[in-house]
Amino acid sequence: MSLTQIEYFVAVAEEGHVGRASRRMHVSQPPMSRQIRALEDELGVTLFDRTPRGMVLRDEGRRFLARARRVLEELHEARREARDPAAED
Amino acid sequence: MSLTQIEYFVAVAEEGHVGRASRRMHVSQPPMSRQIRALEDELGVTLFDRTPRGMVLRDEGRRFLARARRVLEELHEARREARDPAAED
DNA sequence: TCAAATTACGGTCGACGTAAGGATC
DNA sequence: GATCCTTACGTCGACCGTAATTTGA
Repeated sequence: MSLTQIEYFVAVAEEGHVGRASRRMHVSQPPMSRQIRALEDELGVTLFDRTPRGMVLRDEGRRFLARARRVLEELHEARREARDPAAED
Repeated sequence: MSLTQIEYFVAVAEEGHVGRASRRMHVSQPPMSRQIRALEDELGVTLFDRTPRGMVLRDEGRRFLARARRVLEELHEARREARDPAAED
Protein backbone atom coordinates (compact mmCIF):
# COMPACT_ATOMS: atom_id res chain seq x y z
CA MET A 1 0.00 0.00 0.00
CA SER A 2 1.17 3.52 -0.77
CA LEU A 3 0.01 7.01 0.03
CA THR A 4 -0.62 7.48 -3.66
CA GLN A 5 -3.06 4.58 -3.63
CA ILE A 6 -4.85 6.05 -0.65
CA GLU A 7 -5.06 9.48 -2.26
CA TYR A 8 -6.29 8.02 -5.52
CA PHE A 9 -8.86 5.93 -3.73
CA VAL A 10 -10.27 8.93 -1.89
CA ALA A 11 -10.41 10.92 -5.11
CA VAL A 12 -12.30 8.18 -6.96
CA ALA A 13 -14.64 7.65 -4.02
CA GLU A 14 -15.44 11.36 -3.96
CA GLU A 15 -15.75 11.84 -7.72
CA GLY A 16 -17.44 8.57 -8.55
CA HIS A 17 -15.41 8.36 -11.75
CA VAL A 18 -11.86 7.32 -12.47
CA GLY A 19 -11.84 9.86 -15.27
CA ARG A 20 -12.83 12.84 -13.16
CA ALA A 21 -10.62 11.74 -10.29
CA SER A 22 -7.63 11.36 -12.58
CA ARG A 23 -8.10 14.88 -13.94
CA ARG A 24 -8.35 16.21 -10.43
CA MET A 25 -5.13 14.44 -9.45
CA HIS A 26 -3.35 15.43 -12.68
CA VAL A 27 -2.69 11.91 -13.78
CA SER A 28 -4.10 9.85 -16.65
CA GLN A 29 -6.81 7.25 -16.17
CA PRO A 30 -4.83 4.02 -16.51
CA PRO A 31 -2.44 4.63 -13.61
CA MET A 32 -5.34 5.52 -11.37
CA SER A 33 -7.36 2.52 -12.44
CA ARG A 34 -4.36 0.27 -11.87
CA GLN A 35 -3.62 1.67 -8.43
CA ILE A 36 -7.20 1.22 -7.32
CA ARG A 37 -7.15 -2.37 -8.45
CA ALA A 38 -3.78 -2.98 -6.80
CA LEU A 39 -5.18 -1.58 -3.58
CA GLU A 40 -8.18 -3.88 -3.77
CA ASP A 41 -5.91 -6.81 -4.52
CA GLU A 42 -3.69 -6.09 -1.57
CA LEU A 43 -6.61 -5.64 0.81
CA GLY A 44 -8.37 -8.65 -0.61
CA VAL A 45 -11.54 -6.57 -0.83
CA THR A 46 -13.52 -5.11 -3.71
CA LEU A 47 -14.05 -1.45 -2.81
CA PHE A 48 -16.12 -0.33 -5.81
CA ASP A 49 -18.77 -1.69 -8.10
CA ARG A 50 -17.90 -0.85 -11.70
CA THR A 51 -20.81 0.44 -13.72
CA PRO A 52 -21.05 2.08 -17.14
CA ARG A 53 -21.71 5.30 -15.25
CA GLY A 54 -18.66 5.11 -13.07
CA MET A 55 -17.42 3.69 -9.81
CA VAL A 56 -19.89 3.09 -7.00
CA LEU A 57 -18.60 2.59 -3.46
CA ARG A 58 -19.49 -0.66 -1.78
CA ASP A 59 -20.04 -0.86 1.94
CA GLU A 60 -16.48 -2.09 2.33
CA GLY A 61 -15.32 0.91 0.34
CA ARG A 62 -17.31 3.29 2.48
CA ARG A 63 -15.73 1.94 5.63
CA PHE A 64 -12.28 2.10 4.11
CA LEU A 65 -12.91 5.66 2.96
CA ALA A 66 -13.36 6.83 6.53
CA ARG A 67 -10.09 5.15 7.51
CA ALA A 68 -8.25 6.45 4.49
CA ARG A 69 -9.28 10.01 5.28
CA ARG A 70 -7.95 9.68 8.80
CA VAL A 71 -4.60 8.50 7.49
CA LEU A 72 -4.39 11.51 5.19
CA GLU A 73 -5.47 13.85 7.97
CA GLU A 74 -2.78 12.58 10.31
CA LEU A 75 -0.27 12.90 7.53
CA HIS A 76 -1.33 16.46 6.94
CA GLU A 77 -0.97 17.28 10.63
CA ALA A 78 2.46 15.70 10.73
CA ARG A 79 3.58 17.84 7.81
CA ARG A 80 2.01 20.97 9.16
CA GLU A 81 3.50 20.69 12.60
CA ALA A 82 6.96 19.88 11.28
CA ARG A 83 6.87 23.07 9.28
CA ASP A 84 5.24 25.22 11.92
CA PRO A 85 6.17 23.90 15.38
CA ALA A 86 4.37 26.76 17.13
CA ALA A 87 0.97 25.88 15.71
CA GLU A 88 -1.65 24.38 17.97
CA ASP A 89 -2.99 20.93 17.34
CA MET B 1 6.73 11.75 1.43
CA SER B 2 6.09 8.02 1.40
CA LEU B 3 4.97 5.42 3.90
CA THR B 4 8.40 3.87 3.56
CA GLN B 5 10.02 7.08 4.72
CA ILE B 6 7.71 7.25 7.70
CA GLU B 7 8.38 3.64 8.64
CA TYR B 8 12.13 4.11 8.26
CA PHE B 9 12.03 7.27 10.33
CA VAL B 10 10.20 5.55 13.19
CA ALA B 11 12.65 2.65 13.08
CA VAL B 12 15.69 4.93 13.25
CA ALA B 13 14.11 7.02 16.00
CA GLU B 14 13.46 3.88 18.04
CA GLU B 15 16.81 2.21 17.41
CA GLY B 16 18.99 5.28 17.50
CA HIS B 17 21.10 3.84 14.69
CA VAL B 18 20.63 3.62 10.96
CA GLY B 19 22.45 0.33 11.01
CA ARG B 20 20.23 -1.38 13.57
CA ALA B 21 17.10 0.12 12.05
CA SER B 22 18.08 -1.10 8.60
CA ARG B 23 18.60 -4.64 9.86
CA ARG B 24 15.24 -4.51 11.60
CA MET B 25 13.58 -3.35 8.37
CA HIS B 26 15.49 -5.84 6.21
CA VAL B 27 17.10 -3.22 4.06
CA SER B 28 20.68 -2.03 3.76
CA GLN B 29 21.94 1.13 5.38
CA PRO B 30 22.27 3.45 2.38
CA PRO B 31 18.62 3.35 1.31
CA MET B 32 17.53 4.06 4.85
CA SER B 33 20.00 6.88 5.26
CA ARG B 34 18.87 8.38 1.97
CA GLN B 35 15.21 8.15 2.80
CA ILE B 36 15.70 9.83 6.15
CA ARG B 37 17.56 12.65 4.50
CA ALA B 38 14.95 12.97 1.77
CA LEU B 39 12.27 13.19 4.45
CA GLU B 40 14.16 15.93 6.24
CA ASP B 41 14.66 17.77 2.96
CA GLU B 42 10.99 17.60 2.11
CA LEU B 43 9.92 18.76 5.55
CA GLY B 44 12.61 21.42 5.64
CA VAL B 45 13.51 20.23 9.13
CA THR B 46 16.50 18.38 10.57
CA LEU B 47 15.01 15.52 12.59
CA PHE B 48 18.22 13.95 13.96
CA ASP B 49 21.62 15.03 15.16
CA ARG B 50 24.28 12.80 13.64
CA THR B 51 26.92 11.60 16.07
CA PRO B 52 29.63 8.94 15.83
CA ARG B 53 27.43 6.85 18.13
CA GLY B 54 24.31 7.08 16.03
CA MET B 55 21.30 9.25 15.38
CA VAL B 56 19.90 11.37 18.19
CA LEU B 57 16.37 12.73 17.88
CA ARG B 58 16.01 16.48 18.03
CA ASP B 59 12.95 18.11 19.52
CA GLU B 60 11.54 18.51 16.04
CA GLY B 61 12.14 14.81 15.49
CA ARG B 62 10.41 13.89 18.73
CA ARG B 63 7.34 15.84 17.74
CA PHE B 64 7.32 14.32 14.30
CA LEU B 65 7.71 10.85 15.77
CA ALA B 66 4.41 11.15 17.63
CA ARG B 67 2.69 12.22 14.42
CA ALA B 68 4.36 9.54 12.36
CA ARG B 69 3.17 6.85 14.74
CA ARG B 70 -0.39 8.06 14.48
CA VAL B 71 -0.22 7.85 10.69
CA LEU B 72 1.00 4.27 10.90
CA GLU B 73 -1.61 3.39 13.50
CA GLU B 74 -4.42 4.70 11.32
CA LEU B 75 -3.00 2.82 8.40
CA HIS B 76 -2.92 -0.34 10.42
CA GLU B 77 -6.53 0.13 11.45
CA ALA B 78 -7.56 0.76 7.87
CA ARG B 79 -5.92 -2.47 6.77
CA ARG B 80 -7.28 -4.46 9.67
CA GLU B 81 -10.86 -3.35 9.23
CA ALA B 82 -10.81 -3.90 5.50
CA ARG B 83 -9.76 -7.49 6.09
CA ASP B 84 -12.02 -8.11 9.04
CA PRO B 85 -15.13 -5.93 8.77
CA ALA B 86 -16.70 -7.45 11.88
CA ALA B 87 -13.87 -6.37 14.19
CA GLU B 88 -14.52 -3.61 16.68
CA ASP B 89 -12.68 -0.32 16.45
C1' DT C 1 41.78 4.53 14.29
C1' DC C 2 37.18 2.82 14.89
C1' DA C 3 32.40 2.90 14.21
C1' DA C 4 29.02 5.09 12.26
C1' DA C 5 26.75 7.63 8.39
C1' DT C 6 26.95 9.10 3.66
C1' DT C 7 28.02 9.37 -1.40
C1' DA C 8 29.03 6.95 -6.00
C1' DC C 9 27.52 4.03 -9.23
C1' DG C 10 25.47 0.46 -11.85
C1' DG C 11 21.30 -2.43 -12.34
C1' DT C 12 16.50 -3.50 -11.70
C1' DC C 13 11.80 -2.80 -10.70
C1' DG C 14 7.81 0.09 -10.72
C1' DA C 15 4.80 3.83 -12.44
C1' DC C 16 3.58 6.66 -16.03
C1' DG C 17 1.40 7.89 -20.71
C1' DT C 18 -0.30 6.69 -25.35
C1' DA C 19 -2.85 3.62 -27.73
C1' DA C 20 -5.81 -0.28 -28.21
C1' DG C 21 -9.41 -3.22 -26.25
C1' DG C 22 -13.59 -4.67 -23.56
C1' DA C 23 -18.08 -4.05 -21.27
C1' DT C 24 -22.58 -2.10 -20.34
C1' DC C 25 -26.51 0.47 -21.22
C1' DG D 1 -22.65 3.54 -30.49
C1' DA D 2 -21.29 6.29 -26.51
C1' DT D 3 -19.05 6.33 -22.34
C1' DC D 4 -16.85 4.43 -19.12
C1' DC D 5 -12.94 1.34 -17.17
C1' DT D 6 -9.04 -1.72 -18.27
C1' DT D 7 -5.10 -4.07 -20.66
C1' DA D 8 -0.83 -3.76 -23.68
C1' DC D 9 3.38 -1.93 -24.23
C1' DG D 10 7.38 0.87 -24.42
C1' DT D 11 10.01 4.49 -21.71
C1' DC D 12 11.83 6.76 -17.90
C1' DG D 13 12.57 7.77 -13.15
C1' DA D 14 13.13 5.92 -8.40
C1' DC D 15 15.04 2.69 -5.27
C1' DC D 16 18.08 -0.82 -4.01
C1' DG D 17 22.70 -3.03 -2.93
C1' DT D 18 27.85 -3.16 -3.16
C1' DA D 19 31.72 -0.61 -2.69
C1' DA D 20 34.20 3.50 -1.61
C1' DT D 21 34.38 7.76 1.09
C1' DT D 22 33.72 10.88 4.85
C1' DT D 23 33.14 12.33 9.59
C1' DG D 24 33.85 12.75 14.46
C1' DA D 25 35.63 11.22 19.22
